[in-house]
Amino acid sequence: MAVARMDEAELRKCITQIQLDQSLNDAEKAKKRQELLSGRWSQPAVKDTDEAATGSLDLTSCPGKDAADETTIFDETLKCAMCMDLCARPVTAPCQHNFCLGCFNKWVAQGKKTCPTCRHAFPAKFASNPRINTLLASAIRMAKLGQRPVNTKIVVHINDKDRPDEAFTTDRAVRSGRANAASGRIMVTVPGDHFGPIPPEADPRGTGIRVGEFWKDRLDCRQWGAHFPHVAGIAGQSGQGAQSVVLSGGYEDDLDEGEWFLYTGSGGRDLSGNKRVNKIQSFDQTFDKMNKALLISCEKGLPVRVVRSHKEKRSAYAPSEEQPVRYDGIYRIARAYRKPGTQGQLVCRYVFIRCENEPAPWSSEDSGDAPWTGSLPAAVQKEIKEAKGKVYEMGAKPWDYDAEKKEWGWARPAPVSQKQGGDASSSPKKARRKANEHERAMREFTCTLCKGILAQPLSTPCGHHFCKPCLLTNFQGQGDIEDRATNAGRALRERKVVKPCPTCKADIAEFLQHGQVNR
DNA sequence: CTCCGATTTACT
DNA sequence: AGTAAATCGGAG
Repeated sequence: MAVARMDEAELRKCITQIQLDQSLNDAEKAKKRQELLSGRWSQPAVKDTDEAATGSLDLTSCPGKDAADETTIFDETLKCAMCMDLCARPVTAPCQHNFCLGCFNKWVAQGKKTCPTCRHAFPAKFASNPRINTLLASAIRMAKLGQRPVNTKIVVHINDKDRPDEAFTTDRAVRSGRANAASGRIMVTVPGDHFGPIPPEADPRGTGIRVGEFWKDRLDCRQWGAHFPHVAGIAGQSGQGAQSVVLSGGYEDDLDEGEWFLYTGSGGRDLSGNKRVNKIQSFDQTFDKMNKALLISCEKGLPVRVVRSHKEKRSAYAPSEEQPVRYDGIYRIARAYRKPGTQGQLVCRYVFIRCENEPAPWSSEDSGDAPWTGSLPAAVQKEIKEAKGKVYEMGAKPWDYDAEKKEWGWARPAPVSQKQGGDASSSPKKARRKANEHERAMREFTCTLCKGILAQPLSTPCGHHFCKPCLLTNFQGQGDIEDRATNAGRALRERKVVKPCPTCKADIAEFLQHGQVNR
């Protein structure tokens, strides 16, 4: 079962918080708020009544909008003790004090190791790898929205009965209490090669996959269509492009700055002996397979869905363990190139830049991404100098920013799917089998020359089927023997005309002379 | 914590 | 048909 969406959970907490605030005294309020902001808040004791489960929440009528309540939520706990401003990309220290990620990193870089508020020492692990408190970021966003004097209406959907059943077909799945890998139903109706966001109309809940939605593992993520492969980090086809990637921290020199990151291609690693750990880069990566797919997405300026896993250990933008696999929105690939990796072999590198309408889970702003202006980040420029060979740049941009609407979207039509769409009512296996059967039947009974149903079917010795009239028309005007006597004025022996099968090019001249209609 | 077998899918 | 894939969970 999928974990409830982050924004739902957050909203419920915020709503509950605001409701509680009205019945609490100041000391209790402060305590509750601290719990909320530190991310240790236990499940609110709100009943899942139908109205609470699926309904709309009008924030204009929310108490958070009142001036008195604004002061309670915009108090110093939301402010960074280093810059005294509202936290941007907030991190929460184990001592429960909050800072901007940038301020905190500067503080640590200056060699300071204690909290400016309470003087407690920061644990080394936290100092070296702070992780953004997305709950607090969301609370700040919500507070800002509540402050806004417009009729912002947010639809809240919590409907557990819509969640998929888990499927168990192997002993292992039963033993572990987990669905087999990828055996769960695909809940969305998009095909595997769908580019761009998962829209509301493809989602049985009617919401679409929203930024901040999270799942307990890759299998659940797959069921909701954000990223289909259950192990692989890149979803794509070498002929079409890549639809999605997962950031999981598998590559040492990957760099994650939230709105942009550097991603490494796949392959070139020694996987012999079932080594899934201690993988070593043993040969150069090339722009083929999935790496080619990413390159196409770069060159075509296609949107790529990005999913972050909590296993991404070195990134402040990785989700917490409570949100193991999180959807972070749409990115495009600004550059693609190869450069020497940590072990010397060439690796394919991609510069991802966010282009999403919804605010990032780590953002304290309530808006999505502005179009990227100016130059690439310094770290990217530095790395591109080490690039070997061609540096590919983002080309045509079917997914682009509409300056009038002030939002990202399809400026030109999305690529057409080459696959059968997901089917919310049947298993992917069944759907595929059905698709394959259909495809095979179509091949059996369709003439590739006229694209229609076979009329007077002829089956060639090489096993291909055509309408008799189509095939005869195809070789019209060609005799069976080529008279080459006039060729260049020299006397040449006559030669049998080769008549290649339109499908496989095998010579079917002999067959055409004595062809029979296939009943 | 590390190691490792089981597992399933989709690409080629 | 072969096999790579940025996983998962159990064992030590």
